[in-house]
Amino acid sequence: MDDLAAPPAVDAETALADVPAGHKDELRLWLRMLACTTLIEGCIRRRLREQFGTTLPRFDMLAQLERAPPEGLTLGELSRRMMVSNGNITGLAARLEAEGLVERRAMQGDRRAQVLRLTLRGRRDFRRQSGVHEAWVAELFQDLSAADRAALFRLLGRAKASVRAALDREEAP
Amino acid sequence: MDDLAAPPAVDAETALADVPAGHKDELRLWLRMLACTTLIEGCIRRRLREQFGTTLPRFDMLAQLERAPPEGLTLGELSRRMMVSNGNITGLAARLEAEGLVERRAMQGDRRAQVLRLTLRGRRDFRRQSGVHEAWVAELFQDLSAADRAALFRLLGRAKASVRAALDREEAP
DNA sequence: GAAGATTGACTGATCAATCTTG
DNA sequence: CAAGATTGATCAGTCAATCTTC
Repeated sequence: MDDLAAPPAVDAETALADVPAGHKDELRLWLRMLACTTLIEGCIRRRLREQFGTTLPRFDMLAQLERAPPEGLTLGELSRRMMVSNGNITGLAARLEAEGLVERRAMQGDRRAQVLRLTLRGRRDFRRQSGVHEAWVAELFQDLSAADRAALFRLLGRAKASVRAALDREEAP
Repeated sequence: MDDLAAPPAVDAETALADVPAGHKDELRLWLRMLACTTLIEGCIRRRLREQFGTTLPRFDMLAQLERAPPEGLTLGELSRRMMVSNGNITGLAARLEAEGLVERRAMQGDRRAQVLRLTLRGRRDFRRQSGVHEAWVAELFQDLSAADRAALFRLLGRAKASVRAALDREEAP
Protein backbone atom coordinates (compact mmCIF):
# COMPACT_ATOMS: atom_id res chain seq x y z
CA MET A 1 0.00 0.00 0.00
CA ASP A 2 1.28 3.42 -0.86
CA ASP A 3 1.34 5.50 2.28
CA LEU A 4 1.51 8.77 0.42
CA ALA A 5 -0.96 7.95 -2.34
CA ALA A 6 -3.27 10.87 -1.72
CA PRO A 7 -1.60 14.26 -1.82
CA PRO A 8 -2.19 16.12 1.41
CA ALA A 9 -5.18 18.41 1.41
CA VAL A 10 -3.51 20.44 4.11
CA ASP A 11 0.19 21.03 4.62
CA ALA A 12 2.20 22.75 7.28
CA GLU A 13 1.97 26.15 5.66
CA THR A 14 -1.72 25.94 4.95
CA ALA A 15 -2.41 24.83 8.49
CA LEU A 16 -0.81 27.97 9.87
CA ALA A 17 -4.05 29.91 9.66
CA ASP A 18 -3.76 31.38 13.08
CA VAL A 19 -0.37 32.00 14.61
CA PRO A 20 0.18 34.78 17.08
CA ALA A 21 1.43 38.07 15.69
CA GLY A 22 5.05 39.14 15.73
CA HIS A 23 7.35 37.77 13.09
CA LYS A 24 4.49 35.89 11.54
CA ASP A 25 5.31 37.08 8.02
CA GLU A 26 8.78 35.61 7.99
CA LEU A 27 7.51 32.40 9.49
CA ARG A 28 4.81 32.10 6.88
CA LEU A 29 7.33 32.78 4.16
CA TRP A 30 9.59 30.06 5.48
CA LEU A 31 6.80 27.53 5.85
CA ARG A 32 5.60 28.19 2.32
CA MET A 33 9.11 27.82 0.94
CA LEU A 34 9.54 24.59 2.85
CA ALA A 35 6.19 23.22 1.68
CA CYS A 36 7.01 24.06 -1.93
CA THR A 37 10.41 22.39 -1.76
CA THR A 38 9.02 19.34 0.02
CA LEU A 39 6.36 18.86 -2.65
CA ILE A 40 8.86 19.01 -5.49
CA GLU A 41 11.41 16.88 -3.71
CA GLY A 42 8.85 14.21 -2.90
CA CYS A 43 7.73 14.06 -6.51
CA ILE A 44 11.26 13.75 -7.83
CA ARG A 45 12.22 11.11 -5.27
CA ARG A 46 9.18 9.06 -6.17
CA ARG A 47 9.80 9.25 -9.90
CA LEU A 48 13.49 8.44 -9.53
CA ARG A 49 12.50 5.34 -7.61
CA GLU A 50 9.65 4.30 -9.90
CA GLN A 51 11.37 4.90 -13.20
CA PHE A 52 15.05 4.36 -12.46
CA GLY A 53 15.14 2.46 -9.20
CA THR A 54 17.41 5.05 -7.69
CA THR A 55 17.29 7.75 -5.03
CA LEU A 56 17.88 11.48 -4.85
CA PRO A 57 21.17 11.39 -2.91
CA ARG A 58 22.60 8.87 -5.38
CA PHE A 59 21.45 10.99 -8.29
CA ASP A 60 22.93 14.07 -6.66
CA MET A 61 26.29 12.46 -6.16
CA LEU A 62 26.46 11.33 -9.76
CA ALA A 63 25.42 14.82 -10.87
CA GLN A 64 28.19 16.43 -8.85
CA LEU A 65 30.76 14.07 -10.30
CA GLU A 66 29.50 14.50 -13.83
CA ARG A 67 30.04 18.23 -13.81
CA ALA A 68 33.33 17.96 -11.94
CA PRO A 69 36.81 18.04 -13.48
CA PRO A 70 37.80 14.73 -15.09
CA GLU A 71 40.20 13.83 -12.30
CA GLY A 72 37.24 13.76 -9.91
CA LEU A 73 36.50 15.15 -6.45
CA THR A 74 37.62 14.30 -2.97
CA LEU A 75 35.04 13.07 -0.50
CA GLY A 76 35.42 16.27 1.45
CA GLU A 77 34.76 18.40 -1.60
CA LEU A 78 31.65 16.33 -2.34
CA SER A 79 30.52 16.83 1.23
CA ARG A 80 30.73 20.59 0.86
CA ARG A 81 29.04 20.70 -2.53
CA MET A 82 26.19 18.43 -1.53
CA MET A 83 25.84 20.20 1.83
CA VAL A 84 25.80 16.97 3.79
CA SER A 85 28.09 15.53 6.43
CA ASN A 86 31.34 13.73 5.80
CA GLY A 87 30.14 10.48 7.28
CA ASN A 88 27.17 10.53 4.98
CA ILE A 89 29.39 10.81 1.93
CA THR A 90 31.46 7.84 3.03
CA GLY A 91 28.46 5.52 3.07
CA LEU A 92 26.93 6.87 -0.10
CA ALA A 93 30.19 6.53 -1.99
CA ALA A 94 30.59 2.98 -0.70
CA ARG A 95 27.16 2.00 -2.05
CA LEU A 96 27.79 3.55 -5.44
CA GLU A 97 31.24 2.00 -5.63
CA ALA A 98 29.83 -1.43 -4.82
CA GLU A 99 27.55 -1.08 -7.84
CA GLY A 100 30.34 0.02 -10.11
CA LEU A 101 29.02 3.51 -10.78
CA VAL A 102 31.92 5.24 -9.13
CA GLU A 103 35.57 4.48 -8.49
CA ARG A 104 37.97 5.81 -5.89
CA ARG A 105 41.67 6.47 -6.13
CA ALA A 106 44.20 7.65 -3.65
CA MET A 107 45.07 11.27 -4.28
CA GLN A 108 48.70 11.76 -5.11
CA GLY A 109 50.45 14.16 -2.82
CA ASP A 110 48.04 13.57 0.07
CA ARG A 111 47.57 10.05 1.30
CA ARG A 112 44.69 11.04 3.56
CA ALA A 113 42.43 12.02 0.70
CA GLN A 114 40.45 9.84 -1.68
CA VAL A 115 39.37 11.02 -5.11
CA LEU A 116 36.06 9.85 -6.54
CA ARG A 117 35.29 9.60 -10.25
CA LEU A 118 32.45 8.33 -12.37
CA THR A 119 33.01 5.02 -14.08
CA LEU A 120 31.90 4.62 -17.66
CA ARG A 121 28.78 2.90 -16.45
CA GLY A 122 28.10 5.59 -13.89
CA ARG A 123 28.38 8.25 -16.56
CA ARG A 124 26.06 6.37 -18.88
CA ASP A 125 23.49 5.78 -16.14
CA PHE A 126 23.52 9.39 -15.11
CA ARG A 127 23.20 10.71 -18.65
CA ARG A 128 20.21 8.49 -19.17
CA GLN A 129 18.55 9.91 -16.08
CA SER A 130 19.48 13.56 -16.14
CA GLY A 131 17.55 14.60 -19.23
CA VAL A 132 14.38 13.07 -17.90
CA HIS A 133 14.96 14.65 -14.53
CA GLU A 134 15.32 18.05 -16.13
CA ALA A 135 12.05 17.56 -17.96
CA TRP A 136 10.28 16.64 -14.71
CA VAL A 137 11.37 19.90 -13.14
CA ALA A 138 10.27 21.88 -16.18
CA GLU A 139 6.91 20.14 -16.07
CA LEU A 140 6.42 20.99 -12.40
CA PHE A 141 7.01 24.68 -13.12
CA GLN A 142 5.14 24.81 -16.38
CA ASP A 143 2.20 26.79 -14.98
CA LEU A 144 4.57 29.51 -13.85
CA SER A 145 5.18 32.21 -16.44
CA ALA A 146 8.70 32.89 -17.62
CA ALA A 147 8.54 36.28 -15.95
CA ASP A 148 7.47 34.74 -12.65
CA ARG A 149 10.21 32.15 -12.88
CA ALA A 150 12.79 34.84 -13.48
CA ALA A 151 11.50 36.96 -10.62
CA LEU A 152 11.40 33.98 -8.30
CA PHE A 153 14.94 33.05 -9.24
CA ARG A 154 16.16 36.53 -8.47
CA LEU A 155 14.33 36.77 -5.15
CA LEU A 156 15.61 33.39 -4.05
CA GLY A 157 19.08 34.67 -4.76
CA ARG A 158 18.49 37.56 -2.40
CA ALA A 159 16.96 35.28 0.21
CA LYS A 160 19.97 33.02 0.04
CA ALA A 161 22.29 35.99 0.46
CA SER A 162 20.30 37.10 3.49
CA VAL A 163 20.56 33.68 5.07
CA ARG A 164 24.27 33.43 4.37
CA ALA A 165 24.79 36.85 5.90
CA ALA A 166 22.96 35.77 9.04
CA LEU A 167 25.07 32.64 9.26
CA ASP A 168 28.24 34.68 8.84
CA ARG A 169 27.17 37.05 11.62
CA GLU A 170 26.58 34.03 13.80
CA GLU A 171 30.09 32.67 13.62
CA ALA A 172 31.94 35.99 13.43
CA PRO A 173 30.30 38.25 16.00
CA MET B 1 16.23 9.97 -23.66
CA ASP B 2 15.55 6.58 -25.18
CA ASP B 3 13.65 7.16 -28.40
CA LEU B 4 13.20 3.56 -29.41
CA ALA B 5 12.14 1.47 -26.46
CA ALA B 6 9.14 3.64 -25.67
CA PRO B 7 7.57 2.26 -22.50
CA PRO B 8 3.79 2.07 -22.06
CA ALA B 9 1.98 5.34 -22.50
CA VAL B 10 2.40 6.93 -19.13
CA ASP B 11 1.43 10.55 -19.36
CA ALA B 12 4.58 11.84 -17.77
CA GLU B 13 6.79 10.05 -20.22
CA THR B 14 4.80 11.20 -23.20
CA ALA B 15 5.20 14.72 -22.02
CA LEU B 16 8.93 14.43 -21.80
CA ALA B 17 9.42 12.58 -25.07
CA ASP B 18 9.59 15.85 -26.98
CA VAL B 19 11.83 17.87 -24.78
CA PRO B 20 13.82 20.25 -26.95
CA ALA B 21 16.34 20.73 -24.16
CA GLY B 22 15.83 24.32 -23.18
CA HIS B 23 14.85 23.67 -19.61
CA LYS B 24 18.07 24.66 -17.94
CA ASP B 25 16.50 27.69 -16.30
CA GLU B 26 13.80 25.68 -14.55
CA LEU B 27 16.51 23.38 -13.27
CA ARG B 28 18.52 26.31 -12.01
CA LEU B 29 15.43 27.70 -10.32
CA TRP B 30 14.84 24.39 -8.59
CA LEU B 31 18.42 23.99 -7.48
CA ARG B 32 18.48 27.48 -6.05
CA MET B 33 15.23 26.91 -4.18
CA LEU B 34 16.57 23.67 -2.81
CA ALA B 35 19.85 25.25 -1.75
CA CYS B 36 18.03 28.07 0.00
CA THR B 37 15.75 25.69 1.88
CA THR B 38 18.61 23.39 2.81
CA LEU B 39 20.58 26.28 4.22
CA ILE B 40 17.73 27.48 6.42
CA GLU B 41 16.73 24.00 7.49
CA GLY B 42 20.27 23.10 8.46
CA CYS B 43 20.55 26.24 10.57
CA ILE B 44 17.28 25.62 12.36
CA ARG B 45 18.08 21.95 12.98
CA ARG B 46 21.43 22.84 14.46
CA ARG B 47 20.03 25.51 16.74
CA LEU B 48 17.18 23.29 17.92
CA ARG B 49 19.73 20.69 18.87
CA GLU B 50 22.21 23.07 20.47
CA GLN B 51 19.74 25.18 22.42
CA PHE B 52 16.87 22.82 23.16
CA GLY B 53 18.26 19.34 22.60
CA THR B 54 15.48 18.56 20.18
CA THR B 55 15.03 17.96 16.45
CA LEU B 56 13.02 19.48 13.65
CA PRO B 57 10.54 16.62 13.21
CA ARG B 58 9.80 16.62 16.94
CA PHE B 59 9.36 20.38 16.91
CA ASP B 60 7.10 20.09 13.88
CA MET B 61 4.88 17.51 15.48
CA LEU B 62 4.48 19.59 18.62
CA ALA B 63 3.74 22.64 16.46
CA GLN B 64 1.03 20.81 14.56
CA LEU B 65 -0.57 19.64 17.78
CA GLU B 66 -0.33 23.04 19.41
CA ARG B 67 -2.40 24.73 16.76
CA ALA B 68 -4.80 21.82 16.41
CA PRO B 69 -8.23 21.62 18.01
CA PRO B 70 -8.07 20.74 21.72
CA GLU B 71 -9.27 17.20 21.13
CA GLY B 72 -6.11 16.57 19.10
CA LEU B 73 -5.32 15.00 15.75
CA THR B 74 -5.27 11.45 14.44
CA LEU B 75 -1.97 10.02 13.30
CA GLY B 76 -3.24 10.02 9.73
CA GLU B 77 -4.11 13.70 9.89
CA LEU B 78 -0.66 14.44 11.29
CA SER B 79 0.85 12.45 8.45
CA ARG B 80 -0.93 14.59 5.88
CA ARG B 81 -0.12 17.89 7.55
CA MET B 82 3.52 17.09 8.07
CA MET B 83 3.78 15.59 4.58
CA VAL B 84 5.53 12.47 5.79
CA SER B 85 4.58 8.81 5.72
CA ASN B 86 2.30 7.09 8.15
CA GLY B 87 5.01 4.78 9.40
CA ASN B 88 7.19 7.74 10.20
CA ILE B 89 4.48 9.31 12.35
CA THR B 90 4.07 6.11 14.34
CA GLY B 91 7.69 6.11 15.46
CA LEU B 92 7.86 9.83 16.08
CA ALA B 93 4.71 9.75 18.19
CA ALA B 94 6.07 6.81 20.15
CA ARG B 95 9.26 8.69 21.02
CA LEU B 96 7.37 11.82 22.08
CA GLU B 97 4.92 9.76 24.09
CA ALA B 98 7.75 7.97 25.88
CA GLU B 99 9.01 11.37 27.01
CA GLY B 100 5.62 12.51 28.18
CA LEU B 101 5.23 15.34 25.68
CA VAL B 102 2.27 13.78 23.95
CA GLU B 103 -0.55 11.42 24.87
CA ARG B 104 -2.73 9.17 22.77
CA ARG B 105 -6.33 8.19 23.18
CA ALA B 106 -8.59 5.91 21.25
CA MET B 107 -10.92 7.91 19.07
CA GLN B 108 -14.53 7.37 19.99
CA GLY B 109 -16.62 6.19 17.08
CA ASP B 110 -13.66 4.65 15.23
CA ARG B 111 -11.63 2.06 17.02
CA ARG B 112 -8.99 2.01 14.27
CA ALA B 113 -7.91 5.57 14.86
CA GLN B 114 -5.75 7.05 17.60
CA VAL B 115 -5.94 10.68 18.63
CA LEU B 116 -2.80 12.48 19.71
CA ARG B 117 -2.76 15.48 22.06
CA LEU B 118 -0.13 17.60 23.75
CA THR B 119 0.38 16.96 27.43
CA LEU B 120 0.79 19.93 29.73
CA ARG B 121 4.51 19.40 29.64
CA GLY B 122 4.53 19.13 25.86
CA ARG B 123 2.65 22.38 25.57
CA ARG B 124 5.01 24.13 27.96
CA ASP B 125 8.09 22.81 26.15
CA PHE B 126 6.79 23.86 22.79
CA ARG B 127 5.78 27.36 23.93
CA ARG B 128 9.25 27.86 25.29
CA GLN B 129 10.76 26.90 21.94
CA SER B 130 8.40 28.41 19.40
CA GLY B 131 9.00 32.07 20.10
CA VAL B 132 12.73 31.62 19.78
CA HIS B 133 12.26 29.62 16.62
CA GLU B 134 10.17 32.39 15.09
CA ALA B 135 12.89 34.90 15.92
CA TRP B 136 15.50 32.72 14.24
CA VAL B 137 13.52 32.69 11.03
CA ALA B 138 13.02 36.45 11.15
CA GLU B 139 16.74 36.91 11.68
CA LEU B 140 17.59 34.75 8.68
CA PHE B 141 15.39 36.88 6.43
CA GLN B 142 16.29 40.21 7.93
CA ASP B 143 18.39 41.37 4.97
CA LEU B 144 15.42 40.88 2.70
CA SER B 145 13.21 43.96 2.34
CA ALA B 146 9.55 43.73 3.29
CA ALA B 147 8.66 44.21 -0.37
CA ASP B 148 10.95 41.39 -1.43
CA ARG B 149 9.52 39.13 1.25
CA ALA B 150 6.00 39.86 0.10
CA ALA B 151 6.89 39.28 -3.54
CA LEU B 152 8.70 36.07 -2.72
CA PHE B 153 5.75 34.85 -0.69
CA ARG B 154 3.38 35.51 -3.56
CA LEU B 155 5.60 33.85 -6.16
CA LEU B 156 6.12 30.81 -3.99
CA GLY B 157 2.34 30.54 -3.78
CA ARG B 158 2.15 30.44 -7.56
CA ALA B 159 4.99 27.95 -7.74
CA LYS B 160 3.23 25.72 -5.26
CA ALA B 161 0.04 25.91 -7.29
CA SER B 162 1.95 24.99 -10.43
CA VAL B 163 3.47 21.97 -8.74
CA ARG B 164 0.15 20.85 -7.32
CA ALA B 165 -1.42 21.18 -10.75
CA ALA B 166 1.30 19.01 -12.27
CA LEU B 167 0.79 16.39 -9.56
CA ASP B 168 -2.95 16.44 -10.19
CA ARG B 169 -2.42 15.96 -13.91
CA GLU B 170 -0.17 13.04 -13.11
CA GLU B 171 -2.77 11.03 -11.25
CA ALA B 172 -5.86 12.12 -13.16
CA PRO B 173 -4.85 12.26 -16.82
C1' DG C 1 -12.63 -3.98 -0.17
C1' DA C 2 -10.87 0.36 1.94
C1' DA C 3 -8.86 2.99 5.69
C1' DG C 4 -6.00 3.70 10.06
C1' DA C 5 -2.19 2.16 12.13
C1' DT C 6 1.84 -0.70 12.97
C1' DT C 7 5.88 -3.37 11.69
C1' DG C 8 10.28 -4.66 9.38
C1' DA C 9 13.95 -3.97 6.21
C1' DC C 10 16.39 -0.49 4.33
C1' DT C 11 18.57 4.10 2.93
C1' DG C 12 20.11 8.26 4.53
C1' DA C 13 21.43 11.87 7.72
C1' DT C 14 23.55 13.68 11.97
C1' DC C 15 27.15 13.92 15.55
C1' DA C 16 30.93 12.53 18.25
C1' DA C 17 34.90 9.79 18.50
C1' DT C 18 38.84 7.84 16.26
C1' DC C 19 42.57 6.82 13.00
C1' DT C 20 45.84 8.36 9.83
C1' DT C 21 48.43 11.62 7.61
C1' DG C 22 50.06 16.33 6.99
C1' DC D 1 47.63 20.22 16.47
C1' DA D 2 44.72 20.31 12.00
C1' DA D 3 42.51 18.00 8.17
C1' DG D 4 40.53 13.93 5.54
C1' DA D 5 38.15 10.05 6.17
C1' DT D 6 35.88 6.31 8.63
C1' DT D 7 33.13 4.19 12.27
C1' DG D 8 29.27 3.62 15.55
C1' DA D 9 25.12 5.09 17.72
C1' DT D 10 20.93 7.24 16.90
C1' DC D 11 17.04 9.41 14.69
C1' DA D 12 14.25 10.01 10.42
C1' DG D 13 12.29 8.65 6.40
C1' DT D 14 10.53 5.39 2.73
C1' DC D 15 8.03 1.38 1.11
C1' DA D 16 5.73 -2.86 1.36
C1' DA D 17 3.26 -6.05 4.10
C1' DT D 18 0.06 -6.93 7.69
C1' DC D 19 -3.62 -6.42 11.22
C1' DT D 20 -7.72 -4.56 12.71
C1' DT D 21 -11.75 -2.16 12.02
C1' DC D 22 -15.07 0.21 9.10
